[in-house]
Formats: sequence, C-alpha cells, structure tokens
Amino acid sequence: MQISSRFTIAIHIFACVDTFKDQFKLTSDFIAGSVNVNPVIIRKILQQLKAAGLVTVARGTGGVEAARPLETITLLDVFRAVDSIEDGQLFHFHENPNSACPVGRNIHYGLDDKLQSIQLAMENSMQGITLADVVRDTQRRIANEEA
Amino acid sequence: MQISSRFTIAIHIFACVDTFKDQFKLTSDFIAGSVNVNPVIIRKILQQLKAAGLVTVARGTGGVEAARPLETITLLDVFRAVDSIEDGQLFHFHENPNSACPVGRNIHYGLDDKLQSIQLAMENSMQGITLADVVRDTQRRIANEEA
DNA sequence: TTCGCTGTAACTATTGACATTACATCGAAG
DNA sequence: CTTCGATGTAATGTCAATAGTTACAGCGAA
Repeated sequence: MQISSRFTIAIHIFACVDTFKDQFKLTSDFIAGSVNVNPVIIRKILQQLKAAGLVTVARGTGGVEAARPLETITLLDVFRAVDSIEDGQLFHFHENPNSACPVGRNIHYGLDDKLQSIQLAMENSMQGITLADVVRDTQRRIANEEA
Repeated sequence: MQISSRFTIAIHIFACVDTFKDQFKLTSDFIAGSVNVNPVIIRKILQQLKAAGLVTVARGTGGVEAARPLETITLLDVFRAVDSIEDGQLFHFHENPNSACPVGRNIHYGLDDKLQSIQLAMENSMQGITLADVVRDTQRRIANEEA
C-alpha cells in the first residue's frame, strides 16, 4: 500500500498558496483547479491542516493562508497533519500471532523495535525538509520556464 | 495507509522456519497456525519469497527452507519481495496536477527528489537490519521465557 | 440581505487487503 | 503405481480506506 495522496496534495496546496497569495484569492475551487481534484477533497485536507495549526481558512469571505512561515513547517508536520498513516504506525503488524506458539508469542519482542527504528529513519528524513524547500525549488523552475 | 502485513508475516515465516527447522516439517498449515492466518495467505507470500530467491518450497512432500543464511537477507529484501508498496513508490502522488497552472505543471520538479530521499532513508534503514537480527532477538526471548 | 465561499453530511465507486473454499498437481513412500 | 499429504492457484466474498460527487446549511463581508 502507498501513502495516501493527501500528503502530496497538502504540499501542493502550500505551493499554490505561497505562489499565488498576491495575485488571487486562494479558494478551495481555485486550488482544486491546480491540483485537479474535487474542491471537497481540498476542503477536507484544509480542515486537517487547520486542526494542526498549519493554515488559517477564512470562512464567509474565503481564502487560505499559511499560519507559519514555510521555513518552520516540515514535511513531517504535514504528514502527521493529514493523518497519512493510522495510529502513527507505519507498519501493519498481523493482528493475532498465536500465543500458544513460542514464535507467535515472542515475535513482537524481536521485531517491534526494528520496525520503530525504520519508521524513525523515515520521519527524521521528513523532518529535515521544509515546505520552503519544496516551494523554492518549484518556483525556481517556474521562473526558468518563463526565461 | 499502512504498509501491508504481508511484510511482518513474511518475517514471522522466517522466524518459524529457523526456530522449528529441526523439530517439525514447515508446512503452510503449520506456519499458518503460528501466524494465525489462513494457510493460503502463507502460500501466496511463500510464492513471492520464492520468486525473490529467498526461500525454497518443496512441492509434493512439503516443507520450507531459507535459501540463504539469514545474515545475508535484509528486511529490505523481504520488503521488496512481498511487494509491500506499488511500483516501488512509497508515496502516492496525486495523478493529474493541472498542467495549465504553473504550480501544477512544476510541482513534480520541486517534490519528487525530496520524496525519493525520504523513501531512500527508509530503505537504507531496512537494509541495515537482517533476518538474523530479528530471529536472534526473538529466540533469545524464547530462551529466557523457559528459564 | 445578498452572495460567494466554507464546513460537512450523505452516498457512490473503486481498489487493495485479507479470508475462505475448492481443486488440480506434484512427489515421495508404501 | 497408487495413495496421501502438501503445494499452487483460481474463484469468490467481505471489509476498510481512498477518492469523487452532490447537496446544502452556515458564515461573513460588501
């Protein structure tokens, strides 16, 4: 199974917000046009980002803004905000190993810490990348395109 | 979404094979009893492990063996063998960003390399852990249990 | 008070994971 | 050379999550 596209969509949202914040009002419809999904999908993700304190969404008038400078928001923040994995556990351990079997009874002890360290490696890597990094590289490419 | 339990089941299979190889014949039914899933699930995973050259499965008479010493099989080998993620891509990028939008057209350039580096961090971590590590710790716990 | 937009419920389609039954086929042992 | 236990695999079903879509109540500013 892959990690839900909510994650890349959320990043895309930030890229749009930052790139167009001076030119357009950032409505869910506008963003949905760039991402190419249904506006309701965008609104749901915006709710998750808002709950995590990463964006502000203006009711009534409409419009999205980043709640913090993009340098201070890491990909891990976004990843957790959109709840890309269940219970924070990357790996789905088979539910009921047989406790009547020595291996079934003890496999968790041999494996849990290793799975955890793998997940930690991934999360550390995510934490080292900020939205500013992604947006900068994207906008640089846009600028080159026009040249 | 979480990574399929096929991954932890495959590791469990190796732990059973190594632990019981001198006492029992390792049939899919026997292993299924320890993992506590349907034997057909075990057989399917065994097919994937066999295709990757990690185990040998005896037709007719039955029985599973590891094809290589467990010290030489990393968790990454197992992960890839059981096809835990599609196309080898950990992240599901939203399918059709709007190419009429500068951001939609260029978001891949800003993001792809970062997603790749995160996946690489995870895979490197997996590569540093062998089945021997997992089996050793599990068997050590079994031994302590009996003391 | 109107109007555009958000927030959210409800419903559907699709997909993958996992479970289960059934059976053809294999290989060794009697 | 037949029997028997086991594998290989197709077919089918259930369930959960993703993602799409429609519909509409509620908000806030002009």
